[in-house]
Amino acid sequence: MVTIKDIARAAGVSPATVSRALNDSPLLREETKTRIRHLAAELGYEKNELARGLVKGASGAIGLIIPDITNPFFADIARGAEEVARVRGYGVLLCTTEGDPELERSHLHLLRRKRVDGLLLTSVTAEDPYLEDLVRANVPFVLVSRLVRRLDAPFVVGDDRHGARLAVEHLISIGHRRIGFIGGPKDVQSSQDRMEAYQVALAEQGLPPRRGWAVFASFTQDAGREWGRALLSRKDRPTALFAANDLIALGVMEAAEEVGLRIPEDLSLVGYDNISYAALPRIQLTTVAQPTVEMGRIAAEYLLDVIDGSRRRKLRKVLRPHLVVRRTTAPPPSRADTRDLTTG
Amino acid sequence: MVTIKDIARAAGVSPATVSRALNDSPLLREETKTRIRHLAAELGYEKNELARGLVKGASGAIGLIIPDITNPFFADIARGAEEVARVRGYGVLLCTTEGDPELERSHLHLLRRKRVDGLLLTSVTAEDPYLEDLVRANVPFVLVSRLVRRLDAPFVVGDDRHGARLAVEHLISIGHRRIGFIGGPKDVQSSQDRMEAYQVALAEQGLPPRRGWAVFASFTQDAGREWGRALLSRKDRPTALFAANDLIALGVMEAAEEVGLRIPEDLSLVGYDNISYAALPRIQLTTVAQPTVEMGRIAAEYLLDVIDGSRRRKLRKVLRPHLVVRRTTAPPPSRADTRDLTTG
DNA sequence: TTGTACGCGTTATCAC
DNA sequence: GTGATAACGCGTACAA
Repeated sequence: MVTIKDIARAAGVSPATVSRALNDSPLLREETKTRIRHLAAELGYEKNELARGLVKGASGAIGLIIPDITNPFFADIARGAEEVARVRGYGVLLCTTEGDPELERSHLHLLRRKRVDGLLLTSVTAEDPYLEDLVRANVPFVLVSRLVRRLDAPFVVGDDRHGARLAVEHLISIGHRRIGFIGGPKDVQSSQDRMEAYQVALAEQGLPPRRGWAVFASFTQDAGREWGRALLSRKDRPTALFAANDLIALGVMEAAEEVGLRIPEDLSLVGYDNISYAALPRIQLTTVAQPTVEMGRIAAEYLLDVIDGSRRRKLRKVLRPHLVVRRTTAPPPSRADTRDLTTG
Repeated sequence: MVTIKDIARAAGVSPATVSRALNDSPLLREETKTRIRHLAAELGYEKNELARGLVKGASGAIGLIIPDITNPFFADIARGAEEVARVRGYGVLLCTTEGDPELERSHLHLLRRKRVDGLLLTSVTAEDPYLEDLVRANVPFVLVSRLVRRLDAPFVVGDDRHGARLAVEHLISIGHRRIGFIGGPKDVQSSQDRMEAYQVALAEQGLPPRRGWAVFASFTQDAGREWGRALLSRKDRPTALFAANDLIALGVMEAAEEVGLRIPEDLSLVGYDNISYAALPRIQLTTVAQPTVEMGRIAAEYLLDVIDGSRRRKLRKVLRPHLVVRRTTAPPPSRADTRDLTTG
């Protein structure tokens, strides 16, 4: 590999001058700058960011921690983040945790050893124990899509209460009165918020909560299938289900098919997130859309601002979701139909 | 940040000794090694990989270049790659090109500046001009899922001819005689192979190629929809379509719905790759399964072996795909049905 | 078995 | 304007 010393020798100047030329120092005269740059290009010089990082105390890379890149929700975030990192000349180190705190911990160490300049965190559950270490170590980071109440950390999230309300009100507006909810994990903030907003929205319309129609579960298709089966097998089953994310909704689709319920004729279904799955032909899931890619972008943009020292005010971004009505919601079956089905 | 000097001072030894202890040098006595290590842990020491990389000429990271992390096919590869990189202590720098050669080029430069130890390349079309630069620069790399004939580079691919044959033979075995094909880009090797194998498989069964039933397009849902519409609107439309990947197949699903054809009653459909979309409820696409995650794993494993200097023979892995029969294939409609539909 | 001294490629601080 | 020189944190010949 060619170094600035090689260029210096070839140009008949000192390494310092080469460095200045390459960094566009105002101290040099234009003429020498361009001359040296041409020479560098000719020799195929590539700056060594390891060396640069060593002296400047910055690596020019950020870490992105997610549970699973295969989950389209996180892939969207990754995409937004990578996009802005790229245009700002930063690298992004991909770290997947599989939801395992131990893996998260080891990734965090790897990233510190690599001296990443900042972190984008998504897989953070409420009790995540490593966050205080990060603030102690003074590593800039942003929480993406998951909020941690006990900490005063910068974040980008969606307005979960508003989103859940949109879902429930949509169902009510087309005539549903018997609306169930399958939630995410109990210890995740967004999960709690969606549950609460669901209950509030029902209450506002004078619809009493029905015992067993709303459950905490987990953000997976499996959970959706299992709980969907349970809820839909009840004698007094709901005519509509609001799923706390799209994966759960897909599980409910499976359950509905197993139980012999048609969507949307017999059962209306609303998801959350509007991941790529939701728009697929035949799925066509009505869902609450979060600007997921945008969340990744905003988080990365802020993080890099902080790193570059240009930003001061702490990021507290709450993005408004909106409802995307597709083909999994329709008015509930008439009473006759309902009787038919509940006895069947 | 605490350095080995700090530890040396605290331990009353020289920095060199600390370095040796941390790298488990056989020169040191166990006792001092463990003592120093404990001390390092206490002080919260984290090795500076920038400095280490500078002296060793290796960064401890590899680059992963893909067109789009949002595409489940590439997300699968990324997952496999990240998984093995993680256990072997390497970082992976995520680079997405959006299929733009210019972006690919700039990423390649960034990665060289970061002195990555190796590269995983997926978005490489046949004319990719940067590959020779890489071999010239002596950067280890592996081609994943895309083959470049003119170059003698290590690769992991699926056996596309075999896969395509599986698809076509399945369709023939359940009674289809009128089988169309919508391919990927003409300049991609796997695309060409699938097309050829499709034609060979037909010919072997004595089924003559029909003019206009087989087309090169691109690996996107849009392409599937457009070409699907075109092929399915013909008077002499096929009773089955083989799509060169699952995204195309999804587009065909849309087209079929537009045209009023039911799948699989009126039209059988086979995809390729078995991405996560294919297994979704209501999609349930019959498809040729590639071990995509495994491809990422194998590629990374080999790359890191090369980097560590433990591997010599060039990787030329061709993985066997298998057919996953789901619900988009069925025997063709009877002749009466066919007449009905073509006049409708 | 351990310490000394140097170099990895760059930037920054002095001089000139 | 430009050139020495000294860091940055670590690994490693060489010496002890």
